[in-house]
Amino acid sequence: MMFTLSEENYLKAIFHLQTVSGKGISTNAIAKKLETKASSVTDMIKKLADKEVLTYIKYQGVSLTVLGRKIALGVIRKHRLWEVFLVEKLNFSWDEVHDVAEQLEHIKSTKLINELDAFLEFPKMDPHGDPIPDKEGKFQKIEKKLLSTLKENQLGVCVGVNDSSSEFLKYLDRYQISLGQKIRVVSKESFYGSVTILINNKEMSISQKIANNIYIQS
Amino acid sequence: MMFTLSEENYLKAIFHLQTVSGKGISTNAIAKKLETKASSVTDMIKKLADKEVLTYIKYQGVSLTVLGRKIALGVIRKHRLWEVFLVEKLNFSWDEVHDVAEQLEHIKSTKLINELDAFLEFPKMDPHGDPIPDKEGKFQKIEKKLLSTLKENQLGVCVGVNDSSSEFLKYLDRYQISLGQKIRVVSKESFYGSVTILINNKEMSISQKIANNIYIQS
DNA sequence: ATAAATTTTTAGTCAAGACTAAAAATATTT
DNA sequence: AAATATTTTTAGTCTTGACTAAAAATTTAT
Repeated sequence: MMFTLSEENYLKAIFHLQTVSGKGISTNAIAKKLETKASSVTDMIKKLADKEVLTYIKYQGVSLTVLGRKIALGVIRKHRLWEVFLVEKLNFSWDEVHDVAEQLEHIKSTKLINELDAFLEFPKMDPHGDPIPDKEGKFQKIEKKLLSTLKENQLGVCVGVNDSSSEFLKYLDRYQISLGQKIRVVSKESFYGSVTILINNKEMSISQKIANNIYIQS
Repeated sequence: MMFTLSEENYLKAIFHLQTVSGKGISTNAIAKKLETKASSVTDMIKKLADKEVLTYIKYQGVSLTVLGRKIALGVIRKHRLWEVFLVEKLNFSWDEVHDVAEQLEHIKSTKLINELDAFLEFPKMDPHGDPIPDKEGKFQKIEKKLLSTLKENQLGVCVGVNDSSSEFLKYLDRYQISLGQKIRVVSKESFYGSVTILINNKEMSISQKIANNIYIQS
């Protein structure tokens, strides 16, 4: 069974929505995520239901079948492996990878993706700190927390960012915050929420907004 | 100006036909190359003429404009760079690369392809011995000849193959013929056309058919 | 519990890119 | 030069994936 680019994008979108909400995914939610219209979504989910990658009851939204989930994870695996490749081998920065990875994730070749995986030495997470599913679609749920949730004197390693806009990444550069960087929380200002952190033995203060956009692993 | 996957494939096909025949390219020739119907070709070349990537006079075939040629060369550049990547970094063999490169050549990102070029250390030719155009579309016409055209006692280096079927490559493996392999012609059998060659100080005889499928550079 | 608002589906269109069948133009024979 | 064959184009259709507008179902509010 072969899936078109559009079909793969629907499956991926539904998978992402499903991991957040648990329940049946509404037509509107899918339309919003894919920046399309609800009527287009209805058309497509009928088609996907015929292909048995999701179950669909009129007016009650959809949920992926085991097969659908497998396909979605395959696309996500490809997306994240390509992101690693772009950042580690081709000098892309975090914010530049997304559009290109959206294209590369649809290339069809089992050998290609498994060899790429090996070439990258089987990375466990992508440059945003998200886990990369293996061949079988299994992946470890990495418990990544926001920097803002760390308590005083706790230590963590930067594993990703939430906002990956170009401005934000430049900001991080100035503060010497990058993937793998060790960060210790020195103190937290309760009212304004700003956080004083220690990086490379230098103390600095970052706003709560910034701290809410940095993922940390303990 | 943006080009679809189909449009790019037409431009590439016309470019290839043009380098062989010189003249205006016929509708039928394009149809044959792209394994489609002449009527479909007529539709598409009208569209491409509107986009000013080719000139078209009814019943007299087409020829690429400067812009059209540039776009075709861009696609070919991507195709061949990806082929190098697949063979050199991901353990693909010569015959496995084509289908995947056909997909990868349509990925849109200037940064991607230029970084890939740098990552591969600006290769001048692909695994089949075809030249890779640079950013500006310039490439050296490598004069590659068929092994069968070498005269007795002449020496050459294998730079590619014509037939890249899996069986043929296995055959070459057995004979220790690979890219970069030095080959000296010892003698030629005039009637049957078979060639006796010297590889790694070992003499062997190959049929004319085989010699017609191996490209050599002097 | 009924009215109002929202969500979802249906029905009908549209563009891209391919197709078939038939018409028109060009080439080749005789 | 006419007849035949081939090539190319036109006209009309199909599929995919999207769209608008309107109808139907479901939720929310009064």
